[in-house]
Amino acid sequence: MRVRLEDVARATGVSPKTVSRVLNEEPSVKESTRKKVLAAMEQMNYRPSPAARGLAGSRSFLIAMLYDNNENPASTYLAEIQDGVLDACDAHRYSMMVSPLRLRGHDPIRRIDALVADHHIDGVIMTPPLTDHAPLLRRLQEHGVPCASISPLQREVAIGVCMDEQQAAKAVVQHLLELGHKRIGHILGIANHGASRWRLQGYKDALAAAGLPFDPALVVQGEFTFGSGVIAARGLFELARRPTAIFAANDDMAAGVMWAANERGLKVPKDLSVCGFDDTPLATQLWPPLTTVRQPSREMGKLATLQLMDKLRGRGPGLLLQVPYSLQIRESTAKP
Amino acid sequence: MRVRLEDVARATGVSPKTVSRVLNEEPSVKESTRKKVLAAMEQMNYRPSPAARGLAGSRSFLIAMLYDNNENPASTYLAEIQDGVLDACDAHRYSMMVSPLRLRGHDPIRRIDALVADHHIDGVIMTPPLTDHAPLLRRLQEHGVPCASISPLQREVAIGVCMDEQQAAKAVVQHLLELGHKRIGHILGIANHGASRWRLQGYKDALAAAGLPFDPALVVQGEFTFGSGVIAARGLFELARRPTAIFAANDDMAAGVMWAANERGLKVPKDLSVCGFDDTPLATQLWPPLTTVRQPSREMGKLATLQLMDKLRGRGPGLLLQVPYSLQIRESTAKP
DNA sequence: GCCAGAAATGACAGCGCTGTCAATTAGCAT
DNA sequence: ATGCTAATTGACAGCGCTGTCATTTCTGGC
Repeated sequence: MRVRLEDVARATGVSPKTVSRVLNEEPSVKESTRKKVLAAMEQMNYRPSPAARGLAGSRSFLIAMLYDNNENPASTYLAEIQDGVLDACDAHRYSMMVSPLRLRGHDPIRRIDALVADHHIDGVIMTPPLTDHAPLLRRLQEHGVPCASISPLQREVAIGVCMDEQQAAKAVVQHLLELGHKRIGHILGIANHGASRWRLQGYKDALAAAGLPFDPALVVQGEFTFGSGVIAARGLFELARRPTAIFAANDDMAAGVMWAANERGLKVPKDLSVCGFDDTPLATQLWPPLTTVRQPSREMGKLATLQLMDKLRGRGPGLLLQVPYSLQIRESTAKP
Repeated sequence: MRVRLEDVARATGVSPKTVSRVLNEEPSVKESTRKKVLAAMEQMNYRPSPAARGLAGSRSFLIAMLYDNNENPASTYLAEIQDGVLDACDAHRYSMMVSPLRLRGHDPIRRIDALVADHHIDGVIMTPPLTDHAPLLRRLQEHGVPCASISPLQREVAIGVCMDEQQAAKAVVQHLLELGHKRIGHILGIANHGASRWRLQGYKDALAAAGLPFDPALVVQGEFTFGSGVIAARGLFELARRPTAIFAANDDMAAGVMWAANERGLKVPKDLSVCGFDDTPLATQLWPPLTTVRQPSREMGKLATLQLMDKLRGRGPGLLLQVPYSLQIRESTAKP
């Protein structure tokens, strides 16, 4: 009933092992036999059994997508990444497992061990902050499991995909400066995330380039959530000299800023300009629509996965690609 | 290096087959041996190989989560469901594959066939509108793959989880009526979704209960997206006798209504009351916060999966559970 | 105390592939 | 042609488990 590798072999007149070689794209197969075998596979609609391949061989054709369940409230971001990863998996007949980790509380290392021991995963895709969790990376390396990262902090060693967030953040703030703002607040993301650092640095860069002093009072801690944006904004509103514009390190917090502005009776953008980062769907759903930086999450998930697969299939070392950003200027920013 | 079933057998002094029986919770094992074996498994940290189990046996311990990629813009909803499904999988040592289908365009049946043929999936979890796609359901049945549904239209045959959406919708509209609204608009969801029907019916029920006539002009088509909510709301605003309240069939569209209200200079809730359905994170991030119906998506994903697993493990027939709704009254609704 | 039948256990093959290593064939210089 | 290395192919075992069916060990009833 099921077409097996052996059936293809018989139909082609070669040994099962040769069919296996074709299936695995091994080099030492004569071009003519390869063609014959591929044709037979196609014609017989042969589909290799992942279970058998996993059991017999060293590869499982399975990758895992890892993310941190505690620190990732922006579910739309993850969902888009996941879509991109699935796209890439489809293209190369890999399967994907989803594995939420909890850096705090549960032991992520045990999860990894289980994933490797049980499923023999071939590789992993990670999102921040896992991308920079040293014990995790070390363990993956010990297991010999290659991984691709999305927006990793360490750009020298990782493969995957990133964006020049610092430059992008600088561009956003420059946009505010060009509008004439002099006092610009910034809401930080979670401390150990690369995104927080780069976006802060871009903010500083823009001020420096404009010859404006950096005022620590204008920079408050957030944690990438809507709620933290609300709280941070309230803090900024209490300042003696209230900022005329706020650059939040992501859209969720920017939404929080706008909410807090409403709460206080401030009009955006008349009384306050707001910008965010990521261009999540939320950005265009807010009133007024949010000026932000577009980050092509889905594409990034796909590209990172493709790099991982290049490596898994021995097609190259795997690179850290850089995707371009684009500034989305909308109605939440205006002259002070 | 790897602890195998055989190792556990040797350590316990029984045959591998008996260990296998314990592993699979088969009935005919003496209690004393079961205990011994379980203790050895625990002590040796034995982890069965899914690949070997899948290859040798008829079960794969894999379930697939199916959703429609075209018609599901509310990614937070899916993400929450997915989290719940993963929770349940964890609890019973199942693995989950994610498989986006495209009802329109790509052929979903081929996807299912591939999933069954390649991975021998034991069961599937589906979200609307897949839950009511007849060809898909038929094919799954032909393959003998049990499935659990989240909010299926056909409540008689399905297993999984649902909510009394009609009653919930009625409650929302009654809330508006109690505030004193007489002209209440409704924005429909995608036509063939159960959610659209039930929510419309609840709307009608509430009007009827209050002795108000049903005015078709106040009901406009939407498609569950933010954008469709904006367009639908613009249409309602053009009416000669503009409604004083709008009940949108989900939060995304309700957000669209509020956006359109802003666009037109209408104040919510002073000039217009708005309510939605689902209580997505968006609901509390809008200004003013949205009155809506809380749907416990994550819990629903988990419960549906648990029902599926009961069936897979022969623990019962699998039920269609009903979860309670709860009305979330916030600031987007007020007296007209 | 013996036997039928049920309960519990075991022996063994084989799921569908790939790793290892041996065997064959092709390619090339002599 | 001949011998040699390199390219290509094949034989065979076995990955870690479960299905089938045979076997052993308990039961209780007489």
